[in-house]
Amino acid sequence: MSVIVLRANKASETIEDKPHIIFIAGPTAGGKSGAALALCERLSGEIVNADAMQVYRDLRVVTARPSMSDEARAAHHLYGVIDGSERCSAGRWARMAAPIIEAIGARGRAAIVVGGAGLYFRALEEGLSPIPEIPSEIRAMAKRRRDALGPEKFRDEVIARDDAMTKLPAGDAQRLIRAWEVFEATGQKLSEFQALPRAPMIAAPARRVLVDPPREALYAQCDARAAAMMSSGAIEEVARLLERGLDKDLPVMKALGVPEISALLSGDMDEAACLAALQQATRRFAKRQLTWFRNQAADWPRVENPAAAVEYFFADED
RNA sequence: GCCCAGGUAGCUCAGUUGGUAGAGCAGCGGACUGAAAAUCCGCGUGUCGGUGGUUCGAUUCCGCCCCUGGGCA
Repeated sequence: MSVIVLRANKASETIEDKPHIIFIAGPTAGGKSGAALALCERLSGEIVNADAMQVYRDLRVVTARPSMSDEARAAHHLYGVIDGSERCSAGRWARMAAPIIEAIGARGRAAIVVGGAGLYFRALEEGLSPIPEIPSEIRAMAKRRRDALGPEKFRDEVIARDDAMTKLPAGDAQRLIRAWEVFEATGQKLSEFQALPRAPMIAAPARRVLVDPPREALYAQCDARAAAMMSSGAIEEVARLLERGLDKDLPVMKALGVPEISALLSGDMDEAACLAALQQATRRFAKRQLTWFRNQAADWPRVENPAAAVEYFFADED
């Protein structure tokens, strides 16, 4: 009978017989969650969400959050923990995730961090620049300022405060607003903060694997998932969210499916058009993720499917 | 079978009075430090249905063939 040994661990078998921190990343609809659950059961681990939208309480169907029964099979962290009226961010997420990962390790279990937000994994591994919390009123000011000046003049104003921002095109409202608000709130340039050293937020390096399916198969899965959502409560879920009358700028309002189903509910789209729009939005998102992982996570080991992601961490010793 | 109208990018189409072609949508590539399911930047990807002919040169003009739609029988 063969003994199961962690392949990636062979060099340090005497110190530990299993990894404490595992990262599973990959594009949407690629089967990450299932892989995480399977791995979790084999390693006796706990799952930590690294998805930007699954953190919001209001969205379960539309974000393809693990089902109640999946959640019952293993400990799940950071799913549905933030109210839709609030904003999460890479920093806020990482500050929540880091202590959870540490506590899981302290219990002698494996923390399996799974999600599609490459930036979140990076925040954990490399840390973020030490920038103070910016009050939301300042961001609102930045937004108003941009509306008043127009994109070009607003960009000029940002560059006058931080000349490193010439790299940003006038259309990139989000990053220009970020630079403006940081200067406004702190009197210091964003680029100066970004030049400061960063510290990893996790103590030990993670074992990483990227689920990277062939594009055609991934797109088919995106289409299938979107269709399944529409017939399993997505419309009702979005209707409930809309009833809250939340600010359109909130992240939760930008989740895939929210704009499309809103258009359906308001009569601007019929059901077929809504589904087609959701499928297309999902495919485009997956494509952006593929680009990110291809270029920003080039050194991550890749596997083509969820099953291989699980097997990646094991090897039979003859 | 005959008569029309069409066959040009993945789709819907424009165009070239003969000098190997361009829009929209779709798609593809790229950037990425607290909104990342976000935000932004870039790129036509093509046997112009096939085959002969005329021509220095044919996607364009002519012949024949094939395919699609409509009409007449």
